[in-house]
Amino acid sequence: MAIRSVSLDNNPCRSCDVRELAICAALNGHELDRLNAIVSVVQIAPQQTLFCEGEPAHSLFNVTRGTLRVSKMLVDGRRQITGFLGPGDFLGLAFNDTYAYTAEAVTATRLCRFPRTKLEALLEEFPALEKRLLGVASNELAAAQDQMLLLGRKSAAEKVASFLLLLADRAKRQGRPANSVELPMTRTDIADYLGLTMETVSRTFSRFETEGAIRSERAQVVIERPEALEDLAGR
Amino acid sequence: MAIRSVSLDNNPCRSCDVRELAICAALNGHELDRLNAIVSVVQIAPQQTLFCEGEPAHSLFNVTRGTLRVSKMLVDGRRQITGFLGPGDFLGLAFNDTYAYTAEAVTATRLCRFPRTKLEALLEEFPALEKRLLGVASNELAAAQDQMLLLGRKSAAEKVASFLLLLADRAKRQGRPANSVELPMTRTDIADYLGLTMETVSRTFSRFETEGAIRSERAQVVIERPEALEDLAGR
DNA sequence: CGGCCTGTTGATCTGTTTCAATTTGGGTGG
DNA sequence: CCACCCAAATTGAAACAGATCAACAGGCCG
Repeated sequence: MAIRSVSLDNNPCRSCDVRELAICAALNGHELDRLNAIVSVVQIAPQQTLFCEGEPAHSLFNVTRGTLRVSKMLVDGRRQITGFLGPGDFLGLAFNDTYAYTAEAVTATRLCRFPRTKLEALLEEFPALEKRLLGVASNELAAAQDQMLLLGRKSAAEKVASFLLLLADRAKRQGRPANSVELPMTRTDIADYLGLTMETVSRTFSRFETEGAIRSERAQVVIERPEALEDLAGR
Repeated sequence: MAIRSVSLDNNPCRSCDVRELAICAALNGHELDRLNAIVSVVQIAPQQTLFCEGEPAHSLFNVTRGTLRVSKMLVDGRRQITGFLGPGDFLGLAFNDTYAYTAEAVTATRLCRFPRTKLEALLEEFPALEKRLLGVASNELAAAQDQMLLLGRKSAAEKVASFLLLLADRAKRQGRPANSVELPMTRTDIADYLGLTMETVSRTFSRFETEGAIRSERAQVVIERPEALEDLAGR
């Protein structure tokens, strides 16, 4: 088993890097101790599965490090990636008894795991936490609607441009330079996120590069002319 | 102004048709009175707008009768319908200060309106209501992910088949025959929901009819061979 | 009765996919 | 440390699903 739990001796939540981004921001010091009491840290290696669509949803998670992909599949193997998650993102918000999607690591990933029943008990006690969760869900819903617009109505170039700008926004929100974005995922992952093929994604990157809109190096893209991408992305 | 409010004399919530479907199911009799105190009934005619994307989100709604469409647009007019809402569905769950989408009536529609600030105050008092809202959001999120899979990875025939089966499921959940579904929306609406053109939707309906999978009459479709659609829909 | 909006059907066109051949680059073992 | 290997990415050519353009039919309302 590649998933291993690490026990916590003190309360690392208090000094957590992503505390302000995560649901934990809803709690004060004492409450945070209570949360810490039910949490365990999980680490998974690239390409490994955190959980699968259809599995009983015993845990909820908070990403603290690395990148995950969340996806759904058709029986014949066609795949749709519904999101890439990074530090601060919450995961597992399917209040049925089974996960509605699969979650896999893109890079080495570290997460906080909350047993569902125990987290639900804490929700009763701390309404602020429940409110925060509702906020998270609302934001995800808004993002999902943007993605539907992208999948249903944008051209390949518009999709790729929107994707790059989304990553740039995230980088900025995490206090990193917004003109240089990391691309830890493969072209196939990007294609499955945008409803395209790998080849179309690759061609579009090449086109953007020859047009001077981006400069592509290894697992990183430098956005040279954001305005060119913004025109395409349609906003 | 086409939107008119109707004042309530007693507490019609108690005898509401959709009470068990809506968020109101989370409340008991006394609590329901409190909810009733902040609610107003709104009626809108076909094709009229309930609210627009970007407008300040002062109200939340619950549909009690009719069908709405919820959509987003690109600057050049391309449109993506992210959902059709019917009796019992909740609307306006964008906990930012502005609506993330436009809501318009497909048929004559009646809704309960909750002023946002007042509903939020009630949420503080009745945690069950907040829990219910989180459940609603989770369900919508799961539906949104299904729709992303459809938009990104399904063929035209698969999309139309999935759509018909979705409507059949809804009809069944509302206690109506599952083999005969109402289609109050236009072909263009369906196309904008499925990420297709009107023409492709029309051709696909025709094909299903010549194949004997459906029988199409006016604003209604009879599903003759659900298994044929299920094969296509991929589940 | 006539006009208009919605839907259907046909013909053609095009963006994206599919299939296929190279190229690149990072990791590994000799 | 270098050469090799394999997965990922790139690029080209051909095929195709769905879009676009266009003509026409039907139903509804004024």
